[in-house]
Amino acid sequence: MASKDRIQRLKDETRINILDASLQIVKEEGWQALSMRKIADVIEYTAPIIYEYFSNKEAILLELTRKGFLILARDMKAAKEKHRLPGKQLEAMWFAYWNFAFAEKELYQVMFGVDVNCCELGKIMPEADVPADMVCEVIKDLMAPHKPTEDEVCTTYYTFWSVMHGLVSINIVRKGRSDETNKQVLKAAIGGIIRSIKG
Amino acid sequence: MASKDRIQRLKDETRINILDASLQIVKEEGWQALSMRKIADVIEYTAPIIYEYFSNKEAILLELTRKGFLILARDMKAAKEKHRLPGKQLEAMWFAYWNFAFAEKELYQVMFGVDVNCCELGKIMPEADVPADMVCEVIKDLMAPHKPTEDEVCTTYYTFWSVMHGLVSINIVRKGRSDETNKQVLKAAIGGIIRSIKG
DNA sequence: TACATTTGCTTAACACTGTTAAATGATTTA
DNA sequence: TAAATCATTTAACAGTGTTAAGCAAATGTA
Repeated sequence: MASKDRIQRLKDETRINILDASLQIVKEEGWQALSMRKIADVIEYTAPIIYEYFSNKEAILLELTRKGFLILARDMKAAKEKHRLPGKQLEAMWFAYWNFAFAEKELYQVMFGVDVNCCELGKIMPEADVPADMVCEVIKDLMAPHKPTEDEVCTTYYTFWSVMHGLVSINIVRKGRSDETNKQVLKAAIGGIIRSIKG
Repeated sequence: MASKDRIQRLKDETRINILDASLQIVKEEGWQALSMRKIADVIEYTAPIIYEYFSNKEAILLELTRKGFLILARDMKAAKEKHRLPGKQLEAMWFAYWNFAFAEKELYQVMFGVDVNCCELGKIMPEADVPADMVCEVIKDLMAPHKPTEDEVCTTYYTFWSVMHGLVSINIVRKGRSDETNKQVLKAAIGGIIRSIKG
């Protein structure tokens, strides 16, 4: 019967509706506000229905994660194909990555587990600024010959911290590589930035 | 009366017990397993008691965050004082940061919001590996003159990704700097790594 | 057409979560 | 001894993810 097809089509549609509704809620209220009952509200069903399409909440997040990776791959591929030289390709691909992260902020968050914490932590907790301030002072010393502006010091700190936080994150979230590789990457990254300051 | 002091001392102790219990639970079962009732269980009280010491759960996390920043600041200060040259100081401080992140993994997580997601995502979701694989291929092209090993390509990707993820994270979590600064840092970081590959 | 079965969906419930208000019982104060 | 304060618990509310039971309409079968 052809009605089987129609029913299947409807089922496929509600599956997509569930994913769309989830993303919509997250965009409006953030990840922590996403609940099964809220999703059900949006798609105009009751909560248990969702379990006919996804085995649990985690499965929904996983599907959105997949969706994110597909978009990211598409964007990076397109960026690559605009250039011939590998150096240019690489740069373009990472710019695509950067743009994706902010164009699809919510997907990036579920893909890489970035918490949306309180911003401006230092405002309510001065201790939180101490380590950064300490590093900035040393950077100022190091850059002294160049007479850096406050902003240049900040930018350098920012680059440093990004590398460090990135390395730490990937090692905590997906504890992959050996300690040897880590030390190597770490030393290379720090050395590289320091050299770029001096040079 | 001196008994006032004794009682105050006991109260102070319970406050510390709450924090210790929280950290203990997190170390054993992870952040998502931390609940008020579980904390109460460990300190051998019932849940509402905790609200005499902390206004809510968030306040406990905030106190642990503060604790983390104090330890991090102490460690980085000690590392700095072992050297005279700013370059060496900087390196030592970031190594201290690195060591802190893993010695006090749980504190680092609550400080910087690193989600403890499923590891080995690519195993259960092949799509998740596509972007990384794409980049690795270009890196291989770029490094072709050096005839890199699989591991060297991987390490380079790893460094790239760390910078990117670090930059993105700080911009999502604490959306601070201007787009201009971001583009600047981004271009410098990518350019720097590419140059270090070629050189 | 009449009965049986499957399907789609809801209601109800369980075991949790953070949090608050009320009740209890012991200790201190007058 | 009576009153008042304090420490602590029990009970409850509203929310969470998830499962089981029930109902009612659509479908298959005789």
